Amino acid sequence: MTRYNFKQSETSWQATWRERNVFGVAADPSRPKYYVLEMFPYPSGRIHMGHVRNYTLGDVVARYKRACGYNVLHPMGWDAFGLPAENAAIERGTSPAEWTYGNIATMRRQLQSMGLSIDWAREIATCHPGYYRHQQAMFLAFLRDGLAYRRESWVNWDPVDNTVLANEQVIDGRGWRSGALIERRKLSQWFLRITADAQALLDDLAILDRWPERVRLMQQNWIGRSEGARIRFVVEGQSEPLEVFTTRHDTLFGASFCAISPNHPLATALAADNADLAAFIAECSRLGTSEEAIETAEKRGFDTGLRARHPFVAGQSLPIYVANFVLMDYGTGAIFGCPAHDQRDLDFARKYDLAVLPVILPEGVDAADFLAGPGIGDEAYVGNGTLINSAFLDGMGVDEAKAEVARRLGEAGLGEVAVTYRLRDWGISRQRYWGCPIPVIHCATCGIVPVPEDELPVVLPDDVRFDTPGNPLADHPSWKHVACPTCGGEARRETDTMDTFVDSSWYYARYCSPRADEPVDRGEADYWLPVDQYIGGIEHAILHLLYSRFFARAMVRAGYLGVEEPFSGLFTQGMVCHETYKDEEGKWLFPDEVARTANGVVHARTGAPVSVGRSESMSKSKRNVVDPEAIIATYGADTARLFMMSDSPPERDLEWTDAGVEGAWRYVNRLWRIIADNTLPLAAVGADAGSGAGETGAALAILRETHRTVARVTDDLEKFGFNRAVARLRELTNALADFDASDASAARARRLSFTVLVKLIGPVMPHLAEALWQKLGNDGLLVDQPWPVADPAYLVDDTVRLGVQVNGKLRGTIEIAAGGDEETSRAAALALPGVINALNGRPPRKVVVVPNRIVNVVV
RNA sequence: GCCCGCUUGGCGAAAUCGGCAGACGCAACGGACUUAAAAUCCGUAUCCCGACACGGGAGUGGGGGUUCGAGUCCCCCAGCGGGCACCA
Repeated sequence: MTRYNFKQSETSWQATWRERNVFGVAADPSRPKYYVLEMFPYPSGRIHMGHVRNYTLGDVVARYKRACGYNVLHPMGWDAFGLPAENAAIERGTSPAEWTYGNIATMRRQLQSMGLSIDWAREIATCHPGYYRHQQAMFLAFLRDGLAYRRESWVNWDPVDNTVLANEQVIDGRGWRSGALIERRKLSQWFLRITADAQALLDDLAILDRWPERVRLMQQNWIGRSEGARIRFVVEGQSEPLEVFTTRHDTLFGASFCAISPNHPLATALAADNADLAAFIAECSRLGTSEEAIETAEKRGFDTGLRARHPFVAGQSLPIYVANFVLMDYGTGAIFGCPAHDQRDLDFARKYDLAVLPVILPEGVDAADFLAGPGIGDEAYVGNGTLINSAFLDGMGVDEAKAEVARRLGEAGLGEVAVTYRLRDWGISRQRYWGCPIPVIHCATCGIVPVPEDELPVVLPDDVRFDTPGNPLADHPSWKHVACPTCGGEARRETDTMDTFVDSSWYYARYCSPRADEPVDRGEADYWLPVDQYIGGIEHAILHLLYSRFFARAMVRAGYLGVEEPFSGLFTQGMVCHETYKDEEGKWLFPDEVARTANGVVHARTGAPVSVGRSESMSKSKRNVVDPEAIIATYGADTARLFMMSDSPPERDLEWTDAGVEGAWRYVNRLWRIIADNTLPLAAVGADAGSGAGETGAALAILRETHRTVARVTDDLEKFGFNRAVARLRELTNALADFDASDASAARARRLSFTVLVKLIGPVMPHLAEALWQKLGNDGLLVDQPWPVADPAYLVDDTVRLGVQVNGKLRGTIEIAAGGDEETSRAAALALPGVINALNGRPPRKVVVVPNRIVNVVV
């Protein structure tokens, strides 16, 4: 008995694939293409189990499609810009570039040890000038097209670290690192006009039929189209009208107040000489912005004393409040409130004692009863109905009333129908060093001047310091000083760099022609794009995927690409989880610090008791991590890959267990023993060709099992049912282990079944498959073999076994000839002892016979 | 609070179109092999009643419904997980 030497095997097959450049691909219009892409990793240091799962999934798809005859593009690269590199520089004094490229080298080696079918010649790193120079060129194209622009916007400013913070870096109003109170500050920033494509991005979700429904829904909600009306209220004593957006203009006669955002220009203006209002606004800006916090938070307002004239009721005016629940970024930053028909408005009205006038009569309620009743209590009526208390709208339905209001507002020049989106323009400015420099120059006389194309890339300087707070680029002594390309005068480079989501918004296109002198080679991109199967985590459901969809559109406009939807298929995988452990002091423990003994779970070294927590997504902070490199060193890549594909459906979370890995390891060795150590008769290579026919008994049974397995595994792989496919493979393996017939037809059947099984495991366990392919005496590489095809002749059985029910309850089974008539089934079913027993002398009222499925006797 | 998802043996799960619930694996138990252990192989395994066998009953989070037949479809409820934008 020989033991499978995975170390030697995996190293040598990887070397063979590399030497023969098996996975190097080129565009070939004569062949169908298939582009498999997993979300590229951030080079954080070492790969984690989430990567192993993600890249195994993609590799199985890539290898399977390759075997099916597709010209498969399967590239890899690095999302290499970002804050962690700067944090490492601050904490350890290493330069971001050094740290990043070091991490890339480690992670590339680790990924290569997994045996992935990647064309490494196409590797890219977004921090390389060869990549970001093209990003700069595209930025300039977008600037010309009016898609990139500059405006002021509010940011969280940390006055100690001298830097802008993300929302998640602001904890209880203080900076995460400095602990300083955060200020809201207005900064001039660069934006990409994604809102121009809001409708297209929404509409085209419909054609992404190979995306998870859930992701499409999330994007739809994020874009958030709402149809309504803009209404301009005349403000008494002011020249400027107050413009309001509403979706319920039908309830205009029920309006009892207007409210504006604390950030509304009118609020800012009024606060200038109203200290109380200024204090209220300051308080609002300290309030959390999460929906959950707000929902439970008290609705508060500040009466400005200003009054807005009702557009249709002469002499009536509405108080204008500054309110903590009105957002500046949505609509016009101002609303009118109709308390009877909006819960939030009702809460507000009750608090400030404002009128609550119902203007919608609920469906099916008598008008007289309703008006005589208690009116609106603590619950607003938000449903459909008939307009009341609304002058010329009375008697109309909601939609009709909306149309009428819009028409009359239009006539009076006080408003019109409007559509707004929740989606906001994409702010790409970052006051950071380790990112793609924005290629513009600020000149006192010429304004914003693009860096001339022939001067690209604007390269990041190497000699920056991280020992002082603030943006190292802005603090660099010489980098930003430059002559204006237009007038030659003294000018200053833009020191903002781009959001790293920009880097990842077009990398899929760059892979098509990774060394081209332009961002993308159109010929290559037109052949390879779109990505046929994109695979990654659900955490990127909105931002990354939406930005990429927008970016592709922008690139199409600028002539770089021909496809607007970059990913025709998307799969979102679940997380890798592990139990959590804590010692007696409540400190997290690594799994390998924990031992299971007769006394329960204890600390491996000290023997002290350990409390076991629930399984959670692997994270460094909770220490419930298992290092892929250690697993691959102990069990090999094929075992790790098999475990990733077994048991759990890929879209669900996967529970990492040592026992599960051991199980996968046992299967790898069992396969090796059954095939490589086989001593039973085995026909010569090639002797299994052609449809045999005439087999009987065990040989026929095993051939049927084999062909059925081919059909089912193929179907499972097409549908991402990898756990099912693995179960099918194990079933065939079990059948082959029991198959001990030794005549000539058994020898042929064995040859065919072994060959097929080895081909079927290829995508999941590529090294073992190559080793077994060779062991079976075949020439060439398994990776070059076509995917097996099931012979339909073996997929049909002579007989079928039917369940027989009495009143829906199983009482026995019958075996009848396939395609037999109903009468035979009925007679056989009624003759079953179990059925006779259950009938207990009663005559059957009805017998339902579903051919090849079931017989149900009804009494 | 709103939106989305999930809930099947001790555990991960399968059941693809409404048709024999629990395939496949993990853990467990019994046996073979071994001086012994590991590895391997064979077997048992949803629960309850039944000494065994034969058999019977219950069973897919809970309650109701549609159907000859429901894990699957419909309604209500509960629990768990995730997301969140005060969206006018």
